[in-house]
Amino acid sequence: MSAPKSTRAPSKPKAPRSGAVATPAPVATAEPPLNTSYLESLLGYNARRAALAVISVFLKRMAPFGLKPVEFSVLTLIAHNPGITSRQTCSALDILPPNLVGIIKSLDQRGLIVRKAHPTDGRAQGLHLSAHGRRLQHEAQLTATALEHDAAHALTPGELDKLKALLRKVYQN
Amino acid sequence: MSAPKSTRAPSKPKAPRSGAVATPAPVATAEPPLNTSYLESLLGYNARRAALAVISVFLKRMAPFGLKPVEFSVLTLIAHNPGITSRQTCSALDILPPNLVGIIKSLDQRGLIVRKAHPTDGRAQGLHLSAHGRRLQHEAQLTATALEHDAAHALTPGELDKLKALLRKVYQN
DNA sequence: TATTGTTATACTCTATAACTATA
DNA sequence: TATAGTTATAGAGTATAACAATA
Repeated sequence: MSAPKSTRAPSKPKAPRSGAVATPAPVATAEPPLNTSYLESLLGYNARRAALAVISVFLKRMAPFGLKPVEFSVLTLIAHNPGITSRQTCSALDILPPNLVGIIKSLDQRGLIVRKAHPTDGRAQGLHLSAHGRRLQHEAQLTATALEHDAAHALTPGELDKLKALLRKVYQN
Repeated sequence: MSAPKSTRAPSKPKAPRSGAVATPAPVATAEPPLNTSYLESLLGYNARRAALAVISVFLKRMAPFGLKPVEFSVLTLIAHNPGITSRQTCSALDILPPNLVGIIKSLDQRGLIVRKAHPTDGRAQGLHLSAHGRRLQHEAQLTATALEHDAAHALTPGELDKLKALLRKVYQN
């Protein structure tokens, strides 16, 4: 689905008529309220809309670090698993190998990661963070953690935890 | 993120050694278990993975109808709101107008919808389902509803309802 | 002047096939 | 023969600018 993100429709509030102090019923000023109730009863629809909303916040807050969601995921996975291979990264994040190549190349060229020869497998290469990458990942992780409560401001901490647990049950196993 | 979907890695079970009846510890047969705990603590990561998992099931089950998620959403929105305009559809589903054009054109060419002149606005056109579109949408909606419990088989009905309510709180308002 | 529907277009994301070098 | 990393490329999804017709 498409999300206009930053460019939001202003949805003109349309000022109340002259003398009317309190307009009891908006009559039918602009739009007949669309019926979206069935779509909103579907898990897929809700999951997609929610994911896009959260990712939209993520993109804004992570822009200063120059990290998009997948780049942050890769960097964080390497941070927590030094020496991880590209294949393992692909499996863990559900990325196809050809699509990871460009991401790894970019992170390498930015000096955030270093590729070392794998100790036992000559075909593979272990991925590690550079000192710079370590600093950036640390800051980005703090931001990602803080961003949570921003993106889910309508939820209590307990609801947020419950939501994440339920989401994991959907895609794990 | 990318999801290999149908083409899953077999992740070789690697048969136990010859005479060993019960191997107590798998020693270190294949992979050192990756640490993904931090990523799994993030709402955005979980929402994205869950959404992709559900959409993957949706794609398979809806393939017989030739409907992708957005096409189903548009068709369903028109079914529940006869005479809706393209603009209203874009707003409701967060689709950009230029991207809806091709979807509407495709549904029209397949004979699923008809475009009628708008009663009051000469620029707009009301969208309606054809008889064929009505039948297809009805069957597709039944499938979409049934698919829910398939995609969320790890959840109880109560958990599924709770999950959808929490997701709506994330993206609405 | 603003809005609806549209074209053209660019950029990103996702997916498949095939190559190389190692195992 | 199979696997890790890679290249090339095709296809889908998403985004902006600009236009004609109408309000």
